[in-house]
Amino acid sequence: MVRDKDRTRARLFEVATELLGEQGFGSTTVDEIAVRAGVAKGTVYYHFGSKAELVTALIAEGLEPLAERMRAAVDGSSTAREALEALTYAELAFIQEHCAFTKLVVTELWREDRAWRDALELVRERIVTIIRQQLERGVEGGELRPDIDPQFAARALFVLTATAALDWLAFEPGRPINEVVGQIRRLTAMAVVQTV
Amino acid sequence: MVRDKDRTRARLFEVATELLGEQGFGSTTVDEIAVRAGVAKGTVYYHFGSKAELVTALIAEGLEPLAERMRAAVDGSSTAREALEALTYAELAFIQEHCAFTKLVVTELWREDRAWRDALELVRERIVTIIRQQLERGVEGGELRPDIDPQFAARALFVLTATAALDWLAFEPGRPINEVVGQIRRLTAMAVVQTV
Amino acid sequence: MVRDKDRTRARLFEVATELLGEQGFGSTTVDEIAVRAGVAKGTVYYHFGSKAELVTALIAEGLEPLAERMRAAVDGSSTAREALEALTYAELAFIQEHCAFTKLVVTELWREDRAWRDALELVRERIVTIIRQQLERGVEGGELRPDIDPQFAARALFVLTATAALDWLAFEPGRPINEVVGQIRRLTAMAVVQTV
Amino acid sequence: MVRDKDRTRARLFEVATELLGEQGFGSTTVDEIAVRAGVAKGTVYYHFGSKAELVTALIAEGLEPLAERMRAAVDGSSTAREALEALTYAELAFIQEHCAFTKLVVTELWREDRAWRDALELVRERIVTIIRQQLERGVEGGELRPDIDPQFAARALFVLTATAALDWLAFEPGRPINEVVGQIRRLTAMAVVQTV
DNA sequence: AATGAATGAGAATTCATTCAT
DNA sequence: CATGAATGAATTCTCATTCAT
Repeated sequence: MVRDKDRTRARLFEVATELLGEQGFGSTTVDEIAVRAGVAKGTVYYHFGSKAELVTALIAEGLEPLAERMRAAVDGSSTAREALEALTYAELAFIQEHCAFTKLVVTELWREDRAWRDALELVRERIVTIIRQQLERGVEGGELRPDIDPQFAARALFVLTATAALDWLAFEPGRPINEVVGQIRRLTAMAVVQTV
Repeated sequence: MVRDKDRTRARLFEVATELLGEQGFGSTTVDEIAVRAGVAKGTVYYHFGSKAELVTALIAEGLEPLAERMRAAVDGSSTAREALEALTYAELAFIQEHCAFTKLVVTELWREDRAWRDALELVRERIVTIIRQQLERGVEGGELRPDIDPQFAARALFVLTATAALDWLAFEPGRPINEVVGQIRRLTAMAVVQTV
Repeated sequence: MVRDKDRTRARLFEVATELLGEQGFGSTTVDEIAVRAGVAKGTVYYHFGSKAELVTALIAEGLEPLAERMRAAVDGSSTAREALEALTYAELAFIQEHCAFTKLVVTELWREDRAWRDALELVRERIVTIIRQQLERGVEGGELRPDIDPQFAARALFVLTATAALDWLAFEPGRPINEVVGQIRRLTAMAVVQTV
Repeated sequence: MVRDKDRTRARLFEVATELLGEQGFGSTTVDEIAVRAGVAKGTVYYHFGSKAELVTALIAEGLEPLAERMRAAVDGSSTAREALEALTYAELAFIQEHCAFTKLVVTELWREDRAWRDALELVRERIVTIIRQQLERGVEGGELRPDIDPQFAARALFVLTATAALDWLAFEPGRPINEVVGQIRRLTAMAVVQTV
């Protein structure tokens, strides 16, 4: 039945995300994925064609939920600054829940030869656009200084948050998420004091 | 001659950095490194013992120059904010010159299962400390707001700059370095306008 | 309906002949056959039981029409030499229409380790017998020199014609069939000139 | 040492020819080849890169000795007809000694998609040229009838002899080679009687 | 009568590493 | 110092076949 097929695929996704996130692409074998998913090795190939395609699908589909959360975060905010803080929160929360997956993504983000480079770039741009729109809104509304480059800043904020989140989870996993959000807010407004 | 040995070693370093940065650890073969360096495969083993040791040495020795430059940047600055800007500049300049190497480092930064984990962590902390000291100085001297966490911010600034640099080199390599420094300064002082 | 079943079977035959002829047994997958025939893979097994049985059936049934045409060619001829020429024509015409199938057959003709070995040998002998009978008639009637070995010559003529046909279709497909028949006739009478 | 490498390569060639000839491409594993050659599987890849390349090399280099023998046969003959008979003899003798190899070649001769198709076509044309030149000499010298197409006839003679040889070795291996040469000569002069 | 998801044994291929020279 | 032929364990990938629907 179609439902069975979908379920198997979903299970493989779940398991592959775990393993690839923990160990990276090179150290994870298709065998491991199959065993942990409780299916035969051939089944992985039946569903994804190759290990590389599995990862491509993983990245493309695994990042989509983050994009959705971020869209939702924007919808629930009135000002640009509020939206940006909500975006930071959404990203941090997502990464907290999918830490291993994020490691995988960050690890592959600047790779040049991978087949899944393009898939990643695509979703990434979708997410960066969401951030950029808020930055533009903030600049237009006078909430943010006009001399920032929204595209550059959006990319930087996205990765800043992601990598800060990874450091957070690696070094101080006990720290409450809101404190981290606060730190990032302050970091991006670091010079406030001296401008008063 | 000793010189020959050193030269071979240096050549292997150079080539390995390129390849590992472009393709990652798992996708780069010792064969490739040897071929591109113009030596026999055995020579790689003669010099480094194993692929993992090669990478370990690479990271440890390759990151040290960055630490040195950053120390120099601090020495040449009077205020903390000047020092932080000089540090950003130093990091960007280094990455511009060693783009592939940076990709390798960023890629390995959150991987726990690697032989060179400790070596990487060591140099990283050395560099982060340099940044943190300036942040602390800034806070103490009233140049920076007191509610930032210097350790967290130092780590975040280091990686923010690194990843922003990679995006810069990937998407807008023609952009002058000073503009990028400026963008990062503004990004970390984004809220200035509304505080006036 | 029976008609449906037959039609599916016939379609599988057609498609399998094409693919097996082009790529050989080892390089043709049951998947490919099913896809090109527009049926599910299970259907191939429903109809033929296994890949090997499919090929066995293919060879046995696919070669039978050639045997029939050759019998008909003999029936329409008065002299042995006329019959031999008609046989050549019949074989060439058949191959022209079933080029891929012929490649498959020729390819398997000297392989000993195949499941369909016997089936192939059987039809082959049937065809060779038809040719041999005409050679014997020719020898007995004084039309042909008495020192040829009819069995050897019959086998050789059969394969000679088949392989010449494949070369013809591969290198000079535009050449009219009658010219090829003529060339083969002359080839098997090459010494004529000097005996005059 | 280079000699060692060459020896290993030669041994692999020998063994691969045997196995591929007996079992065909699809049924012969690289493992088998390695085991029978007494080397590790990796060694096969070290020398040939892939199974397909091994076969390509095999065909290209394995057929060369036949070409050489045929050139020698021509050199030792005065008339065209004598040369043609010597060529038949040379081909038969070669095949008798390399029966399995010939099966491999014939089996692959009309395959379309193989990488080694070209390699085979190349050597084949070299051999066919040797035959064609004698046919042309025979036609020009009036030894042979002028209305044969030398290229067509050369190709046909080459394959006729090869396939006749395979039938000979399969069905009547005890028959002396000279008798087979005679049969082929008579087959290609079959019409002699009636022209008298 | 047909389907197609799942299987798993088997093959091809890769590559870090060794070692004799 | 350097080499590069050889290794073989580990991995990816293939595909004929099965079976529940």
